[in-house]
Amino acid sequence: MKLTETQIKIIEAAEIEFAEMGYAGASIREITNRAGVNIAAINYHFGSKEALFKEMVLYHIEPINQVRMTLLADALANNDSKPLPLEEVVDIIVRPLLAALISESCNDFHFMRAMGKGMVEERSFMKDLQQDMLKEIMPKFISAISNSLGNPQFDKIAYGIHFLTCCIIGEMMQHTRLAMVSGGTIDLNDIDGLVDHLVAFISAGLKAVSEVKPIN
Amino acid sequence: MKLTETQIKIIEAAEIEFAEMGYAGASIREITNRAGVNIAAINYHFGSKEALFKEMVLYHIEPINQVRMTLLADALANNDSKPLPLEEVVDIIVRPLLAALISESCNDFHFMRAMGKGMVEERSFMKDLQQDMLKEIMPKFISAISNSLGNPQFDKIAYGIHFLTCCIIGEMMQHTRLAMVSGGTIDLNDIDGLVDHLVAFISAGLKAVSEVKPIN
DNA sequence: TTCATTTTAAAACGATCGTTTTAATCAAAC
DNA sequence: GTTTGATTAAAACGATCGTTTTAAAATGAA
Repeated sequence: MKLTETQIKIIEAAEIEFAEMGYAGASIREITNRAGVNIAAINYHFGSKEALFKEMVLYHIEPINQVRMTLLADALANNDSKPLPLEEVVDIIVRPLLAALISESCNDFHFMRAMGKGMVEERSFMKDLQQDMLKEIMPKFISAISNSLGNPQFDKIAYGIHFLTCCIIGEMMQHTRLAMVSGGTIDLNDIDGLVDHLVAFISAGLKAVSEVKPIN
Repeated sequence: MKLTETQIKIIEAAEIEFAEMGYAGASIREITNRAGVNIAAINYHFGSKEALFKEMVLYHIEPINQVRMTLLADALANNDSKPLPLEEVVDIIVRPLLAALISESCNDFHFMRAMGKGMVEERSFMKDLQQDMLKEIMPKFISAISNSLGNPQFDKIAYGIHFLTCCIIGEMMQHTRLAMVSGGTIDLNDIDGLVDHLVAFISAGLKAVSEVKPIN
């Protein structure tokens, strides 16, 4: 979907409001006031609050997913389609996402928090949106991760993907906790530092999960 | 705070509503209808919606934190106060929480989801509540983890605690994803399986983070 | 029974919600 | 200049929100 200037202006205001209030708590009036447009503009330009949220997410995520897929395809091609080191796969999942989200809005990480919060509100349209976002890339990355881990039992992959998702969504929603728990030591805009540590955490976690002994 | 029968009845109804709608999205009328009490009962018995949420959280969390502190103190005492294996510390953080939350309400994990969702909504009273919950146990467990890791640089601890928290809150909010990503293979009520894998994931992640090379 | 207190009930409070309607304004094509 | 279509503006829609008020009912002590 091609967006007009007004639509982008509204989306940028919406990011702030959704980030701070969540989807349910966000106010159409607050968004339109911030964007400097009339209350009716959201319904005129998007159709509804739901549709606005959806467009906001896709506007950011689609280019990120394109980058992810290209990087994965290139990495596999350069490796004769053999399994990649796990860290490389996880890096391709994490880095384009956080790099885009942290760099493009320098302060407060609005879209990142907005999307994270929306995703966990469990509305039915959010589930559909999540499906839309992930259906293209999910199978490719699950397959790459499974190969990198030596194709363990599928429940190990399931646990791992679940925890990996918790980490990424949690980081997006609660990025600012880093400043709190570090007493201000960690720079919230240090993408490389964040990604390096997050990739290390997730990769080691995935390997450990794949090696947990079955109980029976 | 000692709770009356009516208050507990309201709390149990509130868990369902908060779990499904989040704090902002939850309706006082829906909660009181479900509890079979009058609309005014929440303000009469608790004072406000905020106070209800607070009591709901403390009602569940305080006993869990007591168990955690006892287990940690006992483990340290049995180990001559030497550093514990990391897995043991993480297990004490995770297992009492998930065991209590999954066992006591067999279906849909209402309180778990309610608290997880509330915690990420970033209202100011939520931050105060989080402080209340954690101020007693946080320093003890951070210290134990740091010792188990051989006291690395503090920013490694900060990254680790942040990711650990993302995993635990994420698991609480999004527990049902396990059923989805596993295609129904994983039993959502299998606490031991969940905790075993989550502890392995977090512990390995923490170790890996503590070993990430500084850039400079 | 009487009285004081606690708890419930019903109704209304003011505020805000997302959306729709109606009319005015603008832009470009003819 | 006129007309057509797209966009903006202002106002109102019905609904729901958390909370408060007022009064009735229940409870227990004297």
